[in-house]
Formats: sequence, structure tokens, C-alpha cells
Amino acid sequence: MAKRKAISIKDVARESQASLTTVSLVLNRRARRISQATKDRVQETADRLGYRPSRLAQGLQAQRAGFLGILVPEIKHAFADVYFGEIISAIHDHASEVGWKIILEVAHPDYIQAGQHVELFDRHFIDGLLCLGVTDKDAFMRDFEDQARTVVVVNNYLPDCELDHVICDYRRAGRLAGRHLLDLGHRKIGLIRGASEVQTTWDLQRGLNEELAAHDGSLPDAQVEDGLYTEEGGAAAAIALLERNADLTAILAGNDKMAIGAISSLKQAGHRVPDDISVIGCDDLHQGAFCDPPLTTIHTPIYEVGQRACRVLLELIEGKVESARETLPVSLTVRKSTSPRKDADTGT
Amino acid sequence: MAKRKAISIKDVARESQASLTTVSLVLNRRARRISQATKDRVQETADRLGYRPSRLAQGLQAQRAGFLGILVPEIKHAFADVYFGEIISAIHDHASEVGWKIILEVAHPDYIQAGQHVELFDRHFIDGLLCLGVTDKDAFMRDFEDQARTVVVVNNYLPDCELDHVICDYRRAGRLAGRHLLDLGHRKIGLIRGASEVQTTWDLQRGLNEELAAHDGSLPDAQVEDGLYTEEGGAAAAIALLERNADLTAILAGNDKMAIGAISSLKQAGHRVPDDISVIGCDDLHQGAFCDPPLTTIHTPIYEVGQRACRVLLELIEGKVESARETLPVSLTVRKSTSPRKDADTGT
DNA sequence: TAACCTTAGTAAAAGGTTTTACTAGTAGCT
DNA sequence: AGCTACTAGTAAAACCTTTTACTAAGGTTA
Repeated sequence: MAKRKAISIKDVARESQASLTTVSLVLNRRARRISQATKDRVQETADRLGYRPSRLAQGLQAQRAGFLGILVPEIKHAFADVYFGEIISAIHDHASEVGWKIILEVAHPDYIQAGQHVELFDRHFIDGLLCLGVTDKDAFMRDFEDQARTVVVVNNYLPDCELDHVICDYRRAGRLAGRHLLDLGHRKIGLIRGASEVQTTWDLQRGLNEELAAHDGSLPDAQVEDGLYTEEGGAAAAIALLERNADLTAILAGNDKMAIGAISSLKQAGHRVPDDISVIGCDDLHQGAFCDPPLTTIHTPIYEVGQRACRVLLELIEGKVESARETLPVSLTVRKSTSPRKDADTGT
Repeated sequence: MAKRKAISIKDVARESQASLTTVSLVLNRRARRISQATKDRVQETADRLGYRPSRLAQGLQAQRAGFLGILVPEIKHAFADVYFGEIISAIHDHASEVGWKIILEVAHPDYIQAGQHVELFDRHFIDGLLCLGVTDKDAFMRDFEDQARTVVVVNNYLPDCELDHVICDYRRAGRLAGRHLLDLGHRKIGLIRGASEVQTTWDLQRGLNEELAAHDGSLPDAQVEDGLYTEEGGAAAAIALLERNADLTAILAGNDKMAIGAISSLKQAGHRVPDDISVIGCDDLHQGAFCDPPLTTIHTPIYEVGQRACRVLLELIEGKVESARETLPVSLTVRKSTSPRKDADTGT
């Protein structure tokens, strides 16, 4: 119980017969005007006493928190989401490498209502914030357009918004997926989008559309369904798509979770994957390799996105850069959930 | 750029013609000796100026950080792990409800080597720490036996160790799984453990053993294999078990990830699940419901474990309690990955 | 010798809050 | 008038660092 009092710089000063100033200078390697003898004496005393500077006092003095925040949307058990988790890992890894700590926040409606997202900055909890899973509907993001609140949006962006961001090339993801399915002979393709209030899902749709159009195909609205980025949503969306389009032979899902949900419900409904219908995801989550069948997907470098976003945020905080937008390349990962169309008239 | 200076309590004092003390007392509702008129004037001024107290100054004064830490083991992309993620969500939810923030730390060897886990406390980064995924090999945990460093071990415990913990009843989990498989007619059962340096995995084994013994069965070493809690490990362990015991008809895996890996490799090797071999997991992760076949598993209330652990930690910090150990009950969730033994001589 | 420079170091302010101990003024009582 | 009791409020210390501006002592130069 007896929380023995922590030793402060004062204790070191008294014990080493030097002034506060001298101790501080020595310990921060800023002691150009101090004799070697004194330096040694101070350092030895600090080591012996086990002195550790209080970061509260340091932060107060320097007027900086030394923390970065990560804001995730309010979904059930947000941190149990593999996609967010991967980004959080990336941010943590980069941040801790350069001596920053990270705190976790969830954009619960009450939280926003109370203005806590703003207090994060105003009360010196953090020096910068990374926003994950942001959608067009998150009006509170406008509060971050204030210069004093440094924010980077991770793997999405907002329309008509000055906030910096780092994203994957979802338009190219759409094209790659479309190309892959076209190459396999598929012509009638369904799209399970995330949600219409997410800009990158439109990019994906645009990319798929462009690729189809280049081969005289198209993507009518009836072949598009929102799956809300969840397994359940993907499962329902796949069934809905097939009900409206019995002759669909392939589906692109906006993320791997929806693809896995889709495969699950398709199999349950008696369709074989990929023999009757091919499914391609987008993310390349680890678990995709352990599905049955293992999931073909567009690899999006979300770990790198997290790292870059963190780096960019730090550059903004340190004033090294005024603003930054980055787009990272994607690639195709072929496994077993896609195959050539069975009754293909692969002609031309 | 121009970070306009934040307004401090001093500004409110000047602007409202009151002293620092008065402002502080009013704003903290401790102003029993202040006239209503002054209270109103101060409050109004504070609101008008948008005053927000600096938590660095508050923390310095109160000698507390206001943060809790979460320490996870160094595995690749630790936060992308659904199991840890669920616990982190639980901790976050409880902590933020009662006004605490949480920071994330990874027990990287260099990190431990540098003593950063201890600095967390000594430099006032946190007031308490929750340790996830701890094993017997984590010698650094001994550093937390110091009274001044309040720690709770989450969902595991250490042998001969005074640290507080909250866990699930893994012994009972072993018994429930054993009972379920025995009821289905299985007699030769394999166990994929996590790792031998984890106490709870021994509890699970002990539970299974007890249940088998109660039915004149046993669990020879040849029927036990470590799967390191990963999909890959579970996949390899399942194959190894079958190679050593061709007549195995059921497998219990120490967590759902290993169960999913096991099912994947079993199917790849031509075994049908559950027709040829039943597989039961332990965790009840969300994704278990979307496997093929959907996973039968022991439901462990890890969300509740996280919440309880956080609550216990706060009680320890506030000195409301001296020490605490809790064990939470588990239950069986039956899905489709287990079925009656085909050639069962179910006779007693 | 006066003026200046260098070395080795320190006092004090600043950063923002909470809290303890105090004061000035008024009212009530004898 | 003298004493106590209360009201409304404040000055100053404490929490711990960093940094600016200063000093004392000794040495060098014109």
C-alpha cells in the first residue's frame, strides 16, 4: 500500500549537490557548459536513485501530450474487428518506434454529443488523432477542420473536406477484381458494396464498372447490394442478389468479411463455391486463407496504410508538412473461391 | 498553423473578477462558501471562453495519470487478434464509462529490456495495467509485484504469483467439452492445447481428463498436441494427432482459431467434419458461426472477463479492495462441427 | 588598470491546476 | 465595547520540469 514517494529531480539535485537546472541539463544532454566531473556526479546520482522524469510535468512544460489518439466507429466490440485491429497494430508499431504512445477512443453518439472528441485536443489528452471507419454521415469530423486539431483520416476520405488522409486504391481494386472475373469468363457479376456513405466503396464500384464497360459489359443497379461490411450483411446481400439475378456467376464483395458471409449463405442455399458461383473479396485478411474454399481477394495494404497514416500525422504535428494525401497500390491474391465459368462461351 | 493559445483558469479568473481559487472551487462544484452570484458569474465566464482544464496540470497536481494500460504479448499484429480485441473492447467500454482512458502497449522484448513496462508506472503514464496473453515465461511480470504498480492479469494466471486475475473456468470448459463428446459416443478424443506455459490450458486438459476418467476413459500423451493458439498451429496439430492416432473420432481445441485451422487441414486431408471426425473449439468467437461447418464450441465469457478485470483494477487503484481473484462460468454452444460417432457402440 | 571574455553554474519564471490556511467584514450576543 | 461565529473570498504552496537570463570567479588583452 505504502506508495513510497517517487523521487523527483529535486531529490537528485539535493543528493548530488547541484542545482535543479544543472541536473535537468545533464540528464537531457544539453549540458555543454557543465564540467565532466559534475556531469558524472549528477548522472551517477540519478542512476542510483532510479530517477524517472514525470511525463505529466514534462508535458505541462512542453505543452504537448505525447499521445496520439485512434478513433474508431461505434460498432459492437469495435476492437474485435480484424480490419480495424490490423490498422491499430500498424499505428502502434510505428508510433512506439518513434516514442509516441497511443490511446483508444470510440465515437459513441453520447461521446460525440458531449464533445469529447474535441476535448481530446483541448484538454491535452492527445496531440493528434487518427480516424478509422469514417463515413460521410460523421458530421463531427468537421470539428477537426480547426487548425489546432491535427487529424488524419485512415483508409477513407470525406467529400468536400480539407482533412488529410491515406487510402488504398479502391478504384484499381475494382478494376483488378473485374479483370480477374472477366478473364475467368464471367459476364454477369454482382457487387456487394459496403455502404453508400463510404467514399471508397464508390471508388470500388467505379473501378469495377470501368473494367466491365471496357469489355462491353455493365453493372445495373439490380446487381448491386449493400452488405454493411459485416458477415451477416454479406450473407443476406448474396442471397438477395441471386434472387434478383438468377444467372449471376460471380460476386465481388467490398471486404473479406462480407465475402465470407456470402460464401457461407450461398453454400447453405445449395450453391457450390466456386463451381456454381465465384466469390472474390477485398482486404486479404489472414483468416481468408482458412475458409472453405480459401478466399480469392484483392490485397489492400492496410497495415502500410496504418503506418503511413501515423507517419503523416506525426509530420503534421511537427510542422514538417502542411498537408498530405496518399494512395497506396493494391494487388490480386488468387486462392480457390473463384474459378472459370462452367458454361462459358469464352468467345471473341 | 497559428495554434491560438489555450485559455487557462487564469483567464477565467481575470475575466470574471474572481481569484484562481474561487474559479477552481466553482468549476469543481466544491464552492460551498461562495455566493450564488459569484458562482453564476464564474460559470458563465468559463462557458463563454470555452475553458477546458488541462489534464496535464490536473494530473500533475493529483499525482495520477488518469490512464489505464493494456499490455498485449508480442505476436504479429497483436491487435488484429479477435480474442485480444474482444477483451480490449470490454476494457475500453467499462473504462470509458467511468471516465478513464486507455493506452496500448506491446510487450516486445526490447520494450521489456528497456524497462518500459516499469516506466509506464514510474513516469506516470498510467495508474494501472491489464496484462493479456501472459505466460509462465514472462519473467518481467515479477516486476509488478511491487505494491506501487497495480496490475491485473486477464484470463490467465501465473504459478506462485501474488498478482490478481480474472479468468474463465477452463477446467469446467474441459469437462463440458468432454461430456458433450462422450454423450455423442466418442471415446477416443484428441486435445489440441495452446501451449504448456499457459496455466489455463492445463486447467482445460485437467477438466477433460477428469470427465474421461469418470467414464473409464483416459487421455494419453499421444493424444495431446500443442497448437500455439494459431490457425496454422491448429491445422498442423490436427494432422499430427491423426497420424499418431488413426482411430481418433473427435478433437477438442484449446481455442476457436486452432479449431478452425484444424477443420481446414482435416478437410484438406480428405476427412469429413463432423462425419468422420468431430471438432469442438473453445472461445465462441463471432466468426465461428460462419465456418463450414459452423463451429461447436465452449462459450467463454471473455467480454465479461475484460469488464470484470477492468472493474477490479479500478477498485485496486482506488484502494477499495486489497486483492481480487475471480473465475467466470462457461457454457456449451452446439453448432454443426460435432455429431454422433458413426460406428458408435453407444452401449454402456 | 580597465574592459572584455570564458567557464561553470544557478535563481527564477513559466506551464496550469488544486487545496490549505488565512483574512476582512459583518452579525449576533452579553 | 468586547467577544464569538459566520460568510465570502483569496494568497500562496505544492505538484515537477524545462529554459531563460543571470552571476561569480578567473583569465586575457589593449
